[in-house]
Amino acid sequence: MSIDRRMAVLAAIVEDYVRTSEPVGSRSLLDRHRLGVSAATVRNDMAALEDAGLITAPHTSAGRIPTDAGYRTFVDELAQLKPLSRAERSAIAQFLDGADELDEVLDRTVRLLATLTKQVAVVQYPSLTRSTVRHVELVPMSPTRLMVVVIMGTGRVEQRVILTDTDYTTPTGLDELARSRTVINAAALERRLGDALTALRSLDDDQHTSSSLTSGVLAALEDAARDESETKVALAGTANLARTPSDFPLTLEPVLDALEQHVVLLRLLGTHAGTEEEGAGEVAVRIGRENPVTGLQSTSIVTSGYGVGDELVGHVGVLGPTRMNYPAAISQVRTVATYLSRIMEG
Amino acid sequence: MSIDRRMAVLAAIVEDYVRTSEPVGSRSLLDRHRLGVSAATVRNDMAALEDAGLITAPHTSAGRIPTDAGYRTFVDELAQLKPLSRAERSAIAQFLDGADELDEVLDRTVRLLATLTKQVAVVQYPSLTRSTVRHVELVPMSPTRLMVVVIMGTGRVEQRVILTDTDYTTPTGLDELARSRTVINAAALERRLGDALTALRSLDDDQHTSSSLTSGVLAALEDAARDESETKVALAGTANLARTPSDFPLTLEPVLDALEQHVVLLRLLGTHAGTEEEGAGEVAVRIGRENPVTGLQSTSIVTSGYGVGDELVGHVGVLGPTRMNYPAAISQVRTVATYLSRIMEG
DNA sequence: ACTTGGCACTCAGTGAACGAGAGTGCCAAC
DNA sequence: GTTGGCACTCTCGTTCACTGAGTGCCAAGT
Repeated sequence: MSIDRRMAVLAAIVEDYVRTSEPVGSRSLLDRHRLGVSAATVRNDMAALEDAGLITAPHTSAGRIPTDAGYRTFVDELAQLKPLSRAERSAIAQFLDGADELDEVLDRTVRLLATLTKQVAVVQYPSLTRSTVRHVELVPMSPTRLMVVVIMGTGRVEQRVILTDTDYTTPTGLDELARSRTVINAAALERRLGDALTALRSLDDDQHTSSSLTSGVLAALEDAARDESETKVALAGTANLARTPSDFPLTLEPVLDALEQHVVLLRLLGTHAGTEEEGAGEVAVRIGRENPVTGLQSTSIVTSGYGVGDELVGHVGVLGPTRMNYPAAISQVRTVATYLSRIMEG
Repeated sequence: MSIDRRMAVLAAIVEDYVRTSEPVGSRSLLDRHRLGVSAATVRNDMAALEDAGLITAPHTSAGRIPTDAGYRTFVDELAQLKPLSRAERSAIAQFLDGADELDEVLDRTVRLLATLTKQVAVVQYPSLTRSTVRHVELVPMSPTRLMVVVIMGTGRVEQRVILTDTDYTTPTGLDELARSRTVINAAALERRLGDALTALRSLDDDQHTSSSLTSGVLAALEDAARDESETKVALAGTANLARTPSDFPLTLEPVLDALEQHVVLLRLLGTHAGTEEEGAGEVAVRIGRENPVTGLQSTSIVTSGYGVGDELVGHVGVLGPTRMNYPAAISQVRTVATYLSRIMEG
């Protein structure tokens, strides 16, 4: 009983099941894959695979379907990802070019990834702490409220409203505002948000430069940085969930629910940070119950980081049923992440 | 055959069907509503209602369900909307207070409305052209790219990137930028975006003040104003769609699709602008096929405008199956719209 | 020591037959 | 205009038998 063939059988089962979404039996498997052995042999292998916990039978007399562990070993050891066709690559490049607005870039990215994979696509907005501050602007909204607008190097714009004692809408107030603006910008400009924060803190400690304003702005920026975990995400392709062959539409509600909880999504995208593979363009796959989020335990997530230079600033990924075309999804996510990184450089 | 009773029968059918989502027959109707007549009489009335096209029978021997037209006359003439309980009102107020960020206000609004109605809730970001410009900021992103940031009175922030010949990252460039900023702000400040645009145009025509910069900024703002039709929307409660009693989950895909096409959503929210009822806090209801969007023809939409003072700046609404609790939805949408308007004032 | 053909067995899915129940339409009487 | 009654029509759920795909295992073959 060669172990190679047993793995070949597993691979065949996964592929067939992904394509047909129906349990695959020994005979129908032989129809498609020339394994050079008889059905009985395949049955023996299947029994072994089942003992190993890699496949399972929905009921006595149906075919087998892969378990989460089965998909896992398929992804880790068997899948050979076919690179995208030249046509696909150029389509990606063409589609993502011609957008210079950050919002538009990310919007196009998710839409593209969603249609490419026919799954739900998610992209995380570039992290604040790791990108540089380009400009800080202070705008009085009302006598008591002041809006702090931070513009980051990645093009991301973040705003916070703070309450003030002073009325900055008056001429003298505007003057003071202008002074503070220069001081603050001098301290923060071209630094990473994290570094800018420490600079501002020392500024605020200093008697000369401190004011209710600097501490307010500092608080606003700290708040923005702390909300890292709540960074925005862009999302597309939810309709693809409903199209899946009436497979698990019963459990569709919790999935939609999770997709709306952006915090949850971010945890999904980000969690693999910290595990072994990470950084440049490595793709992480989380399958079924490996997934920490309840309600998404019959879905898989394929993610990759993207970033400028060697700095990781965010993640992209797709989410779909565990019965997913992993080789294709992995290639597609990786490629899109690469292009996204490239665009963020420009 | 009193026409009042016929209408009472219609109302009873609508109410029962909304509650049970099952066709309602003459007998089971009598169980719940004391109409003081016999089943046979009700049957006669039903036959008349069916002739009038207000109800229909799914098949020969099932009860009746309302048609779109049936819901319409129910909403227009029969429904008496029960005002919200004091508890509900105070819950709304409490939930919406404590958010000063525009994003957060709208986010809370949709979430609230979604849980309240158990439907999908949508809110349109406040219109640009109708609100006032609070500040225009110019930030160089790279030697050739300049970001124009517009901050509106409603707290909305809009950004556009423009390409420039001049390199504004140099000291002299920054100087020139500062000058232009003052000029532009002087022209635009505290005006409606529409008015600000005309002011800027005349500025750009004038030889003295014109520059490649002003025309670039002008173009960016015009672009922002033109994209009015593409204004952002906030969305919540999609999971509620999947929870509906396995009624039309077959057609769920096009609905999810439409929800992702924000342009489509805006058309839905906005279209009733222009019809008779409009303005202040009037609620519009669009039922089933009255709906212009294909794919949403078995859903109903309940919308209301909201605004500051007597200015209408956006719409808010819910979307759900035609079998919807209209009286409740209408009250809830109206109330939320009112509170939203109030908050935008502050 | 594997592999293979054969055989008995299991079980989901399908379709026919059938009764029950809900509901309708119509009619004659009130 | 209302009502009770009655015949009729469907859908739905159940039962039953049958088919077909698939399995497990064993004894024979290489």
